[in-house]
Amino acid sequence: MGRQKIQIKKIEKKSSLEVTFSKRRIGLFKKAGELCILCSAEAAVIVFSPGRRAFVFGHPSADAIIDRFLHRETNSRALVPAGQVHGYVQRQYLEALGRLEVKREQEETVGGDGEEHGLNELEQFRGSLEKLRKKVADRVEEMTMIMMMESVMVEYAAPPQEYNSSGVLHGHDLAAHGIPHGFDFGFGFDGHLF
Amino acid sequence: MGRQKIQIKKIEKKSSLEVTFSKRRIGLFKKAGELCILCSAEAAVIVFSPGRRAFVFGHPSADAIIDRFLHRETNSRALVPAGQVHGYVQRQYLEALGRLEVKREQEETVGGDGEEHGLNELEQFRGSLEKLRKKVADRVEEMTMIMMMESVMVEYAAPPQEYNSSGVLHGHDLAAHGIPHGFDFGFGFDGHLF
DNA sequence: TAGCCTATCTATAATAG
DNA sequence: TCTATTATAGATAGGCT
Repeated sequence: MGRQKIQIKKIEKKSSLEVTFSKRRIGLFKKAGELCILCSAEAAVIVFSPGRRAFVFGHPSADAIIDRFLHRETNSRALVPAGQVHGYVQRQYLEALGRLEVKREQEETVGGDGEEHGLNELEQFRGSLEKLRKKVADRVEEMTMIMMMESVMVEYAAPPQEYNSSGVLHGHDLAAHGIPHGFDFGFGFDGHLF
Repeated sequence: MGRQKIQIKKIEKKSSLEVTFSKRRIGLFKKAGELCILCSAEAAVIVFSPGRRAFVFGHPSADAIIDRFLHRETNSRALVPAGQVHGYVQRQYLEALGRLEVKREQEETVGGDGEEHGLNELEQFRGSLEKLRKKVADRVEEMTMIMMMESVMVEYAAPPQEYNSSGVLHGHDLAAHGIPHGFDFGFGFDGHLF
């Protein structure tokens, strides 16, 4: 699947490792998204980069998936409360999203004709988005994560179970889940990112 | 990556959906495993089939990854539940992505040009971005949404923080969660995993 | 500065209908 | 299983902190 066949073992060359991580991470999330759409499945993917940054994909929200997983919730869907998103902002977002998709389509099919100025504007904006994203990423915890231990691939036989009928997910709390954890990381926004 | 090009939208034929789900789920786990090995990354993947079954991949253990992820949320002081907003927007994005695929397909078969329409859309898009950029001033959730517009990948933020100096992470036993499980090695890595 | 991530192009290995 | 389509290795460049 590339210029050359590779062995599945740790990439030693650092630069190659970083590039490969970035590309494969994108590929993995894309696959997860496609699986969700094609099969009406729900999935969450959490990846910690070698640089210790966290990347997450979830459909619907990673939180909903994880919560359901931890609760063995099988009979009800944990929907993301629409009220979580401010109405106006949401509307703006959806409108822009639609246009963004239209734009992407044009970029791919038309190419740069008499739209040079427009493309530049778009690129500039996308560049600023990337900066913002990096800003957020910068807040990722500094902890050093341990060695690769044992890989586990398990199919869980999900037993039917009741679930909070409100459909609203509460903040995740390890103690509440009864999950043992031997370390304390301290993830989270501090409320003053920007 | 198959005999026929397919559009990313829900598969209606039940039998096809099941086969596709099974194959793609395996493929997704395999990709996740390869990413971990190749890049010394750590990842967890949780998938709920349309039939409500849960499939999980984790390296090192899904539990370790999930713990890490959840802890971020537990300590979150964000004004808006970041994860849920991400999830919501992400879902919107995926749905839009699905529609886009359908649209592309339609345009390919019809062969319309829509150049005038395109320029108009571009202008609207730029206007929308301007509005959003102004609104983005100090709202974390807005930025999150805008960031999400750019990609399905979310990079979660977390402040630098100390953690247990033991530096040793113990794999969390699934049994400790009271989670029943059976092993599913739908694929392998030449006899030994890692 | 060094570290980490992303973008893009081409040839080709891997995959999915 | 077969093979057309897709994902990605490799190379290189660039960006931000």
